[in-house]
Amino acid sequence: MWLSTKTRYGLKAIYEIGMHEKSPIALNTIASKHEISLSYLEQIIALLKKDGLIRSTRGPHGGYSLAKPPEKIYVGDIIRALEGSYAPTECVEENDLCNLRTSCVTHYVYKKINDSITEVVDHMTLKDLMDQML
Amino acid sequence: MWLSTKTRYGLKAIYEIGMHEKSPIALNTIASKHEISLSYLEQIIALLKKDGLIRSTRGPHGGYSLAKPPEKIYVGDIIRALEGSYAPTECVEENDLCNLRTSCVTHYVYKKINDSITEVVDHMTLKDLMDQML
DNA sequence: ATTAAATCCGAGTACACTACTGGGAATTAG
DNA sequence: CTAATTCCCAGTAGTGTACTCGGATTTAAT
Repeated sequence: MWLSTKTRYGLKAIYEIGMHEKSPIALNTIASKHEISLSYLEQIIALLKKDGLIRSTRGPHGGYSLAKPPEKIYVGDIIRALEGSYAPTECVEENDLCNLRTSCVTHYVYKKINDSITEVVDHMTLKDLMDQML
Repeated sequence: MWLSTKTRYGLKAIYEIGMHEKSPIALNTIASKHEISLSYLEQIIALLKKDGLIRSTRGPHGGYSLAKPPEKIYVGDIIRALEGSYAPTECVEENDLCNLRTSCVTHYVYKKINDSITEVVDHMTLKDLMDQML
């Protein structure tokens, strides 16, 4: 289990925000629905806001809403905002020097894994999740 | 970076074992080549042995060799032996109850990720790594 | 203006897990 | 017998995750 609660809670949260289309949704609602502490959820949601995926309205009847249409929000962006990176090893991290070297056999494995994850998450949007039948 | 040193060192180690085809290779050799402590490497290698990927010869001139031909050793088996599991979340772990439910939207994401990793690692053998040109 | 609902912000903390170190026993080739 | 090697078990420092807590700021409604 290498995805943290940040990502797991955060993904559920942005999904809820997307589904609550008409008006901003308060964190309280999401927190109690998913039994997450409000304080913790605040910290998580801040990561999504920092990366420009959601925007906030303060004061009563405030809350959060999507910053762009759900078909333009990629699951990859969400995970990167929340988790930071999903690279299996440091050596396939974006700005790692090892990327330039081909001398390491195992690097090949990690790169393939990383690429396949990227393929999945960068071709899946929040809208895809919202459109899913349950 | 969600693959532990166990997996990273262990993968390098089994690669070395594979490349040293003629006779068993001593851990000492691998440990000093890759600057890993012998004690730690012993613990890692034990995981590979437990899962029947390598076998050992004790005493002088002893060491480790592959338990089967490298084209029958899948990278997936190696990683599972070392890491335990590469599932992004508990809910896509093999024996998790959530597998049966379809009620969770985010589950869909995790399953896709997990499947794509499986696709990569279960179609790559140790031989593929050994055959790679450097 | 006051109140209350909400976001925003920063500090602190318990626990689990990773990445080791160390000591010593068992096996076996020469 | 000796030395090289695997095997086995116990401990431990440090890191990171998953939170809790307290309070400041903004703003709609009365």
